[in-house]
Amino acid sequence: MSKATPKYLLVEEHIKKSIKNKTITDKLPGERTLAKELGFSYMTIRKAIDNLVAQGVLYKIPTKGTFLADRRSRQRTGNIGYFLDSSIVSGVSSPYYSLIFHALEKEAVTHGYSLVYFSELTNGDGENITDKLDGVIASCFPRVENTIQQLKQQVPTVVIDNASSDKTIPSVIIDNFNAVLDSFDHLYQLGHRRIAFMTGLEDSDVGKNRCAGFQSGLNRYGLELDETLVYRGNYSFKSGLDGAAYFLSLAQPPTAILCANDSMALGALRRLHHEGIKVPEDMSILGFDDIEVASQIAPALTTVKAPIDQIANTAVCMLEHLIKGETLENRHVALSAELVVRQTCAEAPTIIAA
Amino acid sequence: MSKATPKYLLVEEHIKKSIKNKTITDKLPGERTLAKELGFSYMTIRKAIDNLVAQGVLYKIPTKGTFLADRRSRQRTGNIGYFLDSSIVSGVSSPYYSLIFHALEKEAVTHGYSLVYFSELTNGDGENITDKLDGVIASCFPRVENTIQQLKQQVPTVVIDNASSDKTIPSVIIDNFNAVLDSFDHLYQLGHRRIAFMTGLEDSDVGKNRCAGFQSGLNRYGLELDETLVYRGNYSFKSGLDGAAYFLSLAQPPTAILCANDSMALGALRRLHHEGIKVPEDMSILGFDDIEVASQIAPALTTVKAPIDQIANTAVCMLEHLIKGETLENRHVALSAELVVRQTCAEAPTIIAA
DNA sequence: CCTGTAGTATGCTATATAGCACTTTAAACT
DNA sequence: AGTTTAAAGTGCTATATAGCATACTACAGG
Repeated sequence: MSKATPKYLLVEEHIKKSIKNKTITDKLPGERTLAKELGFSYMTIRKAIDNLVAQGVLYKIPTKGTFLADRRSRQRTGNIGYFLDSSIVSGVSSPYYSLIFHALEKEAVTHGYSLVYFSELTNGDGENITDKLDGVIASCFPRVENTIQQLKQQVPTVVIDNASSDKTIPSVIIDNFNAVLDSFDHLYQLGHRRIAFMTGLEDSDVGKNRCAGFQSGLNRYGLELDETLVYRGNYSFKSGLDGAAYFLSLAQPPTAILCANDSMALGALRRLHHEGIKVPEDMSILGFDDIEVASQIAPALTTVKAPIDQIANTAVCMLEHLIKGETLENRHVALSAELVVRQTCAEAPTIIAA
Repeated sequence: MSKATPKYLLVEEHIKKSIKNKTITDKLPGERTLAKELGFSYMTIRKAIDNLVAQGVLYKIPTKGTFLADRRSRQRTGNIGYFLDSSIVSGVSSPYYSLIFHALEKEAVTHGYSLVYFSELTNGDGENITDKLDGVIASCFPRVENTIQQLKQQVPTVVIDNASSDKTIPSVIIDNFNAVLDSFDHLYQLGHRRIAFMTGLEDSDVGKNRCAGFQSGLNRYGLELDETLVYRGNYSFKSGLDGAAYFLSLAQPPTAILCANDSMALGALRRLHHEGIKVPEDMSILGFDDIEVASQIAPALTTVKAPIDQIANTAVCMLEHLIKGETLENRHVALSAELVVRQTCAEAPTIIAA
């Protein structure tokens, strides 16, 4: 418009328009050709094209020509993100997620990336965090499905913990069902028949499958589900505290409590200790995750060891494939988790009352 | 060297060298002048300079000239880094540092930054991580002073945990001395006279000052330092385990153990429990940090609460000032830490033997 | 003392030209 | 048919030149 606009800018605009109009779809005309067409000099066209290359709109192959850059060729940042919903209590400093984060970071570095932790899509300045990321690994929960959809639009995304309802998003999860089933087995083999279950939040597959594993354990041995022996917790230490108190309040308390995670198991242990119930003599406790303290407390917690390093390794490898634009053989991976027998589970005490 | 090197690259090299040699310190000669000096044409010099500008080495002011880019004018990335030495056991997933990291992240986001965790200066591809960072907060220990010097050269840096020997680097630390002194006081007031100390690593100010606080406690009450009542640990759970075993092996064991951090206190508790020593009836235990489990175990740990949020807030604010190129009023901040009295310290048991 | 003007320096845009290195294509030659 | 050679097309480097807009400086004039 104003005659002050430099010609090379006009040329840039023209090329951009041509791209939008699909007048140019793949290869640009030669620089000299363009110069004649547009009536500017070769060097002017050159400058314009050079700028667009710098902007990432075009790329050149010497002796071949100049081409449109596809969007996947956006500037590599060398960062991958780890998204963890901010509603997770204490977020990445929680005992479980700090392990996940640490493992992801180690794995990311060996693949040449840095790991950025974020729990909101935008930072304080309203900038989109994904602008700085080549890909994202997200801890998936139903309440963040929207967020994950947004992430997926912007950047290659791999989901862990839970699979997304959008099955096109690759996932790495734990085989929670069989892990809990194994735990149930362990307790049953020790002679426990009144086995209580302390659930986590049942809004996610993690929670549901751990419940299902418990139910399946009952089925396997022909036991009836006693609803009074199910306490609906929320994975927190406090709900472990409360859940144990509830179980103790029953006319016929359980002889073992299977907890959907370690924090609740720790809470239960604390409550039982407070009430003078001896673990494992009077009651057995079994956790899930194998957080750091699980092996440090007395008695050491029998629990399921989440395959943290495998999760990290698998997720980062998958993400790297996606970033490179390759396709995945297995979009959905479920890793098995092993029971770690320590000291909180013992033979069921002889039942006093009938 | 080879005649294939384009001249503009030669010019770029020459300018970069001149910068290193301090031949050029602020302003470059005019483009035309340079052209004559170097014997290349104006446009060639121009191309070289343009490239350097694009690289962020130089910047231009029309009608003024071309100048060296000071590092603070480099492209804002919106990232700040948290550096934690990889020799720290379990790194950012350790109970204490995960709290630090989480607090830093929250603080960073409110300031419009993302937080990148790293424990090596270069990633797997050999790229410098600081290229992607506007500033760094580093956990400082003597063994990483070299690393911190490198960081400081590249990017604004604030140090936490320990001050650096380089006093020009701003620091945010805890007043460990008075915190331990208060802890000692607490035990003394409860009647303890044989108070043992389980040190952390004494290579850093944190370790030294916690020791000094203990010594000062002895001095305050005219007690002699009994070297047998000092166990040199390394902050790990295991050293707590071992330290407690050592103290129990003494002919005259202490009535209280002051631990330089919570992980060791947890180890000590575990060992004492294992040996049938009741806490706090038979022996008192006092920790430092107030990690998450400290309040969850039974008996709940009496400890010093590290002012994590304040540390994060102070450090990020300082760093933001540095990034903006402002000067700091207080380069070195020491935050006080409060004793949190819970259940592991009680009155000293009546001494049986002399 | 202030003011205006001319000169100078700066970086910026723009064009024309010449040759290089490389690849592809097509023609020419065995 | 296969090989060789030539020509054309591509982007890349390099130089020379011309004029523009802006900001500063110095000097002359009021």
